[in-house]
Amino acid sequence: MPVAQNARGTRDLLPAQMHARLHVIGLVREVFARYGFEPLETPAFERLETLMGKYGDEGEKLIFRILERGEGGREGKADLALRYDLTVPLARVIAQHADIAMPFKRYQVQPVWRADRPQRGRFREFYQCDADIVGVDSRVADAECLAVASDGLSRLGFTNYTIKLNHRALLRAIVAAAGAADREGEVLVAIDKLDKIGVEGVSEELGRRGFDSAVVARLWEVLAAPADLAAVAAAVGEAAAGPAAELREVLAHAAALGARNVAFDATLARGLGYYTGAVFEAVIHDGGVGSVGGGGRYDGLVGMFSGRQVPAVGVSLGLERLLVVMEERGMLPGIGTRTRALVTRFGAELDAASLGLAAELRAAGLEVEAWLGAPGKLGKQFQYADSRGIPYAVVLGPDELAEGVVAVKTLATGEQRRVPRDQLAEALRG
RNA sequence: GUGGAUGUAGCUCAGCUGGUAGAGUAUCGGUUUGUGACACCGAUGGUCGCGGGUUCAAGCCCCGUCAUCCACCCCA
Repeated sequence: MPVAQNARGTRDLLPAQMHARLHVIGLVREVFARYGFEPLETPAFERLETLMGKYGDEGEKLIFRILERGEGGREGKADLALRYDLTVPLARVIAQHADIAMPFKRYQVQPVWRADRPQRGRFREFYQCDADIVGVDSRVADAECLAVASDGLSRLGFTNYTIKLNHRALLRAIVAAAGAADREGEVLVAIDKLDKIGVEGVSEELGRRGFDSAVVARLWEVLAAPADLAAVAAAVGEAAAGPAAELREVLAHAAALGARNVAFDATLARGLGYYTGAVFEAVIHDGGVGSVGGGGRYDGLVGMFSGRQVPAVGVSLGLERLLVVMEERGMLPGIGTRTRALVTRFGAELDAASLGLAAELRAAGLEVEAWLGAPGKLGKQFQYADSRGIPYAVVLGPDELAEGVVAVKTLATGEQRRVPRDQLAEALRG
């Protein structure tokens, strides 16, 4: 017999979790829709070549590949892969459907797969909630992404979060000013850890990687005040003027749009992969799950598929990490069931009446359940309803039937009253 | 991909220096037939993650493997 165990890094989402998830997804969708983002879904898997060469070496290693069917598969050849994020599939869609009107704003809430080693808030299958604006190279679009992310986090009940903002061109200028333009990636990976391991730690790591101490010293001169855009821009010099001006404009628009907790951070890297302009990253303070969202401008990605340069910017919220923190902090509503009432069955001879009552309530739009065990034994039926978290139980016995009423019992308090049948649906709706 | 810790009923855990498994809880049934949350009785449920090895004997020791968690790496 096979072992009944789910695959590594995956989870079964039981009803109690699903109710909480659907609630959260509903809130996020609502926020996205308020900005005019339209829904989109794409297939779980893509052609392998669609995903290759988009995420950088580290990312590419984590792509789940799908073996070819038939002979090629037996030799280990892959031609398809599970999607790694929602951005590259979007770029593919834009390149493929030339008739999509610009600007195109879409949101997408779907799972992605990464062959990572699982940890707290880190899974191999997880949902991302993306909102992207394609077809306009505007600082307002960048700012809208920050605003929608901020609105989303606020809507879920978070207040202690920060959305860090930086610019890839500014990062490049910073590294160049330090005299390490030829090893940009390594420097970025190191300074990205600044808030975690401090100046000492980053200096040590750069030293270990063989960087000259003069380079490290110049880097700290430029990053003396990493949260101060003006100071960093001034220290870098002329090369920082363009991206710094862009960031100032993004910050101004974001503030006007009501985005909260947006802060410039010169050490935010995210420089690897397809980003070309502004980059963002959202973190919950003391959440213990790393970043809960990220994004940025990727003006070259669509062009990789069609040759047609199409500017784009987007942001992604990580549903699983948000849920981990929300669960821990009691921010999720405890929805055990959506069922409003259990229709009890008094006895076999009254089944037609009871089942008919259930049908009547369902037709009225109520979520009701009929008792599926043996009829009779009302106590058992009440206990079942209460343990399921169903708020009401309705009883249709000979007396009620004769009088044209239904007994409605509130399980939590035990109180019971008789309600005329034509008022029952309204009474249960409460 | 690297290193570390853990793995006993659905859940939370006990199990002495190795002697062929237990509690609480949950589930189901009962305590006689129009009313539950308490109490009492009973039942289901484990090849001790899985596979090898050592031993007369392994849940306890050894190896491998899978999974979970932690630190890296990276990221949502």
